[in-house]
Amino acid sequence: MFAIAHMPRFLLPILLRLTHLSATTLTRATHSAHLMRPLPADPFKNHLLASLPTAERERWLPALEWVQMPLGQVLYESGSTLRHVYFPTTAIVSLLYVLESGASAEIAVVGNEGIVGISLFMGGGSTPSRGVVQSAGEGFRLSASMIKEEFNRSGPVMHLLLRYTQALITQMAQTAVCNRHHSLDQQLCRWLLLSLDRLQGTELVMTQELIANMLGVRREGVTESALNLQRAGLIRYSRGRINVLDRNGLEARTCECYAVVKKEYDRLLPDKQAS
Amino acid sequence: MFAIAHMPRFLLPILLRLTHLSATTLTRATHSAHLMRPLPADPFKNHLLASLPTAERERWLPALEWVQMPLGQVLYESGSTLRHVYFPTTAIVSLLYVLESGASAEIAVVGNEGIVGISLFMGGGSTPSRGVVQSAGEGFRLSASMIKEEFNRSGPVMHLLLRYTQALITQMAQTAVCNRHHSLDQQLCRWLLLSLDRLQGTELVMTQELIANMLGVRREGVTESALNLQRAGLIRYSRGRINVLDRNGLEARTCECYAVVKKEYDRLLPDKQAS
DNA sequence: CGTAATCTGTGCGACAGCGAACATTGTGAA
DNA sequence: TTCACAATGTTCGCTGTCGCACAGATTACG
Repeated sequence: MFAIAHMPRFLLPILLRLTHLSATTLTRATHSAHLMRPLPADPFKNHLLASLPTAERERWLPALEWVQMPLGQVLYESGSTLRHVYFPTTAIVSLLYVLESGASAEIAVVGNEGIVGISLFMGGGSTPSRGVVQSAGEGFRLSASMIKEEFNRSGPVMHLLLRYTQALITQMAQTAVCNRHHSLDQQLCRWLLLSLDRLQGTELVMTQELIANMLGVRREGVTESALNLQRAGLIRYSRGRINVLDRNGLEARTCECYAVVKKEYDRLLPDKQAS
Repeated sequence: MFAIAHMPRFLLPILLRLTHLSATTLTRATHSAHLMRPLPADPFKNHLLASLPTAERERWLPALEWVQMPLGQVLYESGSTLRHVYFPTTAIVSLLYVLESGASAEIAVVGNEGIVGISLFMGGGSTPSRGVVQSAGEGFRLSASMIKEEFNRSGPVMHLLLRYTQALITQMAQTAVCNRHHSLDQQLCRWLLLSLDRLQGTELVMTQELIANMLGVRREGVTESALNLQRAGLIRYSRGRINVLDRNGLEARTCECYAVVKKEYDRLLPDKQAS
């Protein structure tokens, strides 16, 4: 195994792509990539699936395929045609843009509130971005043909997916502004909060190196900011495990971007939508 | 009139909002804000309108309202409910995010290739962004109720609009990454090229101050970068008029972001779509 | 035609984040 | 138990952008 830690920083994202995070700590959590079984988990932990009207529920359930989503798994590659859409239940997926130089930046994050692969029903079939599992977990997937078919019924499913897409757009736009104007400290808080919202519990399994890749900054910068947060008593971490001790503190320290995005999600995708 | 030039920078966007750019040079081009007449211009200069199948064309033409779009006009405000969608023909519209601090950043630009107000058919009816006319010109607008109705026919119009939205998403995402990783010089090139693509001719009417607001940087920074470009013989400018002398030179100097976005627009919205 | 305002250029000091090199500390696997 | 390596901590010089102050240059308008 080569020494990832000592490679020039710009090469790392390429590595991640080729090896699908084959570093030892990652494969540990991985074993077989897509282990499929008939619904051993609850699809309704995904908010979109939970919001489906009864009729679509009946139709969808047999078609939904349960999948494990190990850390580092690439759900789709820049420019590639998608074969499925994914509904995470316990996993979190990052939508990453990777530049020619190898530098990258996260443009949005999708968890149990959403769906990965909107380009399938939006029409393109692909995007210049990459979808990577940022936090291991589970989810369900649906074939490309079926999601298109369901979308084109032009019923409640379509409007639900469009509202979700609108919320995703907000997140992307806010990320753009945040990248421009806010400090790394603030952005780290925002990122932690976004992740926290999509998880159960208060522990994130995530090294600073990976966070740096998501945010598109140096690992050392994340170390610095994380130290600040730890000194302030907001988080505690060690070797890839981050415990959030004071969520309110994080919210106080982050920029407005977090609240704006959250509010927009709540507005567009109210909790009690299911019949 | 107060001295805009000497106000703290962060106040400027607020000013722009309140006064709709009432500075003297702007009102010059303005007179009555929406001067409407029955189609004195060609709606098919807008690519989306030009792509409409014959049937929708017939339905839409009587409903399309010709409007002048003066520099600085605010088409929609953050959070406000839209009453129309706009199809620019010769105008260019910036989608801006404005932060609480007053700082702002452009997240996308819409010209004769697109439509302003996607949240109307996407479902929200509003977004946290603001739509401002960045380059004066003309366009057409359609009432909120009509665009929703047409969208909900679930025919070619819907798919056209969705593909456009997908392209817009790409632009926003690329902007986010560009904000993170590329130099102001490169971003200025990108911005000039994006504007150029949406105009006829090679002259932009745009002060460095306004460009700075769009890019979310200091005016002095734009001065510096513009000087570089001028010294390199790529542009020539004076007092709000920028002449592009060497378009290829700009393309050589900009980051990949421009090409990625353009390619995606071409892919999703091919020129010859109309029947 | 002269004056006021706009637009552009320039020169500071300050600072956040970068790139690189290296030290330190846990931790899993042999 | 040991040891290799992953994860984190620390330093240093560098660059790009910021914030501010102010000086020309050019144009609009009375």
